[in-house]
Amino acid sequence: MSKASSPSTLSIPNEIGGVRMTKQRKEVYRLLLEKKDHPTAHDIFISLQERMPSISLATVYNCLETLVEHEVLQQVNFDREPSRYCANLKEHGHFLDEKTGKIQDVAFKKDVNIKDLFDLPEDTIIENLDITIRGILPNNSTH
Amino acid sequence: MSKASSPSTLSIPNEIGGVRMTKQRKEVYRLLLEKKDHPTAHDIFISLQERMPSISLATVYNCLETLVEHEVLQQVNFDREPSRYCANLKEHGHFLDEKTGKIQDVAFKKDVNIKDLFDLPEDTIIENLDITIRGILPNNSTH
DNA sequence: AGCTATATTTAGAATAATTCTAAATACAAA
DNA sequence: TTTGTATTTAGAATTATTCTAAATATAGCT
Ligand SMILES: [Mn+2]
Ligand SMILES: [Mn+2]
Ligand SMILES: [Zn+2]
Ligand SMILES: [Zn+2]
Repeated sequence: MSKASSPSTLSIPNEIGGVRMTKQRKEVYRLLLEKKDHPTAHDIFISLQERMPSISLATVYNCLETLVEHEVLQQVNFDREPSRYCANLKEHGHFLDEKTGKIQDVAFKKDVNIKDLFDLPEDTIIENLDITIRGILPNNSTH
Repeated sequence: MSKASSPSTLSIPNEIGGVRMTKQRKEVYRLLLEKKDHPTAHDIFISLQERMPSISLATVYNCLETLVEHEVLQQVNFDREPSRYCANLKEHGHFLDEKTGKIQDVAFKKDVNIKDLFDLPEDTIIENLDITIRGILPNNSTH
């Protein structure tokens, strides 16, 4: 098992798929690498204001849109609640614990290939698969 | 295999979990039993105006909310698009064909118990599971 | 280094789906 | 019939997000 570099150490590239990683984009991305609790655009805006008092909410939205387009972030939606964002690019679902309101990533069990489980015609191309779960974790479960 | 009664024949109960099935609620429900293409509240509003010129959009929203609360309908969300509604109560996912824009139900393969495939603590209670897929169906596939 | 074209950020206005409000209507029970 | 409650209705309000247009930053030149 290789040791992952911590987000503060991790160097974020200066370019990504042809677009510049600006100060603002880097800060948005860095925050999402650090905070794995799936913040909303507004949450991110509030957090970043400490380090970048001049950043605007429109910029946070712009950065998130760009980073999602370039597939370094995922947008996560629970019903019609404000969108949340996630820097985990592994295939995973999202679990909302109704007791705590906290959202966490959910991996699939070993050897499960989720895309093979749907009754779809052969040669169907799956571009994107979103799985969201609402439920209640057992007590004292930090996962 | 038993013959299912057609929606126009099917009698819709006059009460459901303590609330009255009013004219408006019945029409909304009837439409969703007939049209399995997952219409939005606005789609439903436009369709129903022919049979019920006096119905309001607020009422369509109110009816949908009530019917979802009482679990005779499901609300279906693709990212941040307007919510869609579905009268299919079997456990199923939703597939959006990016070529046609059409949404269809997707069943799971035989013997797949989707809730068992997530890496969650034992005794986690799953209240609700939403699965949405975007992709492209092979040509000439009506499913 | 300055110059210039383009990309990005920003504040604030606009949009659009949904929810809310309060008055009118329908209905069930007495 | 009367009366209390549920429901519908039109229109206003809300809110997450997108759009607009002006200001700023940056990369690639000279
Ligand atoms: Mn749902
Ligand atoms: Mn998505
Ligand atoms: Zn995630
Ligand atoms: Zn469905």
